[in-house]
Amino acid sequence: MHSVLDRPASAPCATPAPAVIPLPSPRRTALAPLPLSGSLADMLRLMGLPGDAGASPAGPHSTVALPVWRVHEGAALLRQGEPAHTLFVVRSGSLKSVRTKEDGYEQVLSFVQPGGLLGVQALHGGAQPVSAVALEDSTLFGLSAAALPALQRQCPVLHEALWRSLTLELVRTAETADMMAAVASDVRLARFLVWLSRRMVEAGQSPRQLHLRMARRDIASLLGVAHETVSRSFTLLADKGLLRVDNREVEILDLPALQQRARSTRGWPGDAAAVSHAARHAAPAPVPTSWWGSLQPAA
Amino acid sequence: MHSVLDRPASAPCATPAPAVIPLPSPRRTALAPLPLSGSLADMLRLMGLPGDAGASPAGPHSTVALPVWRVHEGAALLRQGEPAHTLFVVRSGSLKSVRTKEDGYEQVLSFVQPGGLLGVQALHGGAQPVSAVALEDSTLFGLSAAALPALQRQCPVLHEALWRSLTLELVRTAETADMMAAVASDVRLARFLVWLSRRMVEAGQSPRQLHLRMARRDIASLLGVAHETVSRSFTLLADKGLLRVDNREVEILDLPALQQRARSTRGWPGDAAAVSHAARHAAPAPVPTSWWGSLQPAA
DNA sequence: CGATCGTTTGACGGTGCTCAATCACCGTGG
DNA sequence: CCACGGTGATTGAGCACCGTCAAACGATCG
Repeated sequence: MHSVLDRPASAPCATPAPAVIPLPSPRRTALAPLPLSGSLADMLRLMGLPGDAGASPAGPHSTVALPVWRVHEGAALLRQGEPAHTLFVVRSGSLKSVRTKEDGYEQVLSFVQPGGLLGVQALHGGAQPVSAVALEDSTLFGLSAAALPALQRQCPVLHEALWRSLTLELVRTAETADMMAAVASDVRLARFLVWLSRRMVEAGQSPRQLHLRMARRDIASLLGVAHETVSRSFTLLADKGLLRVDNREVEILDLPALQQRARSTRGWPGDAAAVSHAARHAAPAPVPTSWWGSLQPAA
Repeated sequence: MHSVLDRPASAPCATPAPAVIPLPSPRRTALAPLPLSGSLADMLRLMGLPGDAGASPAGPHSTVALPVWRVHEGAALLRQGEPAHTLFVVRSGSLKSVRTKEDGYEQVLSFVQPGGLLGVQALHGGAQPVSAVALEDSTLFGLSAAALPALQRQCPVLHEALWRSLTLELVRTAETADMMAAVASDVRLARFLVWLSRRMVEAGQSPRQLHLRMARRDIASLLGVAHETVSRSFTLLADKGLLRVDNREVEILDLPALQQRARSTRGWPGDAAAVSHAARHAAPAPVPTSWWGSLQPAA
């Protein structure tokens, strides 16, 4: 199985690529397909099987083997501008998805953890819109775009899982926007930490003990603030007794309070959009189950 | 034309819901299924057909009829928290996707234009993570989640198109992040306008004449600034001769200069992630293309 | 033990948020 | 017809927050 895909001539990512974007010489690409493979069933489990999938647990597909890739810390799995031909599902570790501007500024778009998708662009070809860099040594399942259609026909469960993951990814997008949208810098950080905490419980670990895999700069970029500000916000939250911070080791001491802080927004309800004047005065709803002033009562 | 769809009697946001959930009294919903239907082929064209689809242009599926929905300006197509059962493709008009916080603050996540997807959550059930409000009278194709699997099997081209749109949506996410990430407020606005301009050419219209469909507050929310700041940024760009602004009528006078302004980032390349100290000093590159320190050369 | 990089803290200045007033633009009703 | 209230857009004044610059400390690794 693995023998087939060992060293596919040149590393998929290493292909110098007729760069559309001036991406620089990758000095040493620490990316390699492992002489390992994982089962499809393992991957589906990571992706969170659709509910009805339990009905066919030991289908013939569960024994299908998939190539497993490894990236070392700091290495790029995907490079912005290079052609996309493989869809990845994170198996272990974590990566950051970054976008490089023309002037070299790097915007971190998201942190991706086990079960997360990378390289979705492969699904309909074209150049990678973003780069992906490993925050730690990580492994990923690789699904060749060319082989994908056949695989999906052959195994409907995979199709379901991919579909689900894709939409889930879209939903998570909103979370990222939430973090960047907060005004006060400590609120942004609080949201980030709450987000991380949630991901911890999803992974079956303690929601209070956080092991930050990324640098302050990365967090700063994601949140849209200066990295010094991230530091200051850390100490501020620590001073308030919500956290205990030791470099990249963070312990959440008061999760409810942290969540409370994360919830706070600058503006008034009226500041955002579409809140009608009448609603501001009349609506008593404490949990503003959305309503919108509906127009066009008559035509 | 409008005569056909005036007063569609009762609300349809309610229709599809055969008493599944107690709808929070939609006072008057200006949302209705049209007594019209569009062809599947029309929708696929809007979504940007996959390249290989041209091979089967006049397949049997091109005659399939789809229900068309209409939302009036200010009305909610989707409501955060309600069950998702329909996937929408914008046919005409435009909508905003918003997220309502517990305290009533509304975060605008994106503006959706013809060809765009709404209600993707319907693909795997659950509650709507976001609301969608029409910025103007709009029409949409509606794809029932229940019927979707069969439809896709029956018509592979639709499957392709959906897949493509989904990943495209994911890519556009990055654009939104870019806009919110810029530091200087006028840069954010410049990016937003450039983004809008690009969408105009995609729609086959002039890239310079912009008809803003959204309020300043909506823009402000999307960009993560106060709405007064949006106003100030508008006048600032106008004073510099890049724009001519008259309320929601914007004319781009100097597109290159606007793009230039949109490109500028606050910090120096060194501020973001992964740019090493050495790069700050040694790299003469005006376009300091990124690289990543690769670790773990050998395994 | 000395490099290098990441993190923290300080001081200062500027940007943008808050509060508030003004103007323009509706649709309604006197 | 023009007041009238309601809303959106623009502009101003004041001040807090945060970005910039700078330095010190800490960690990791050769």
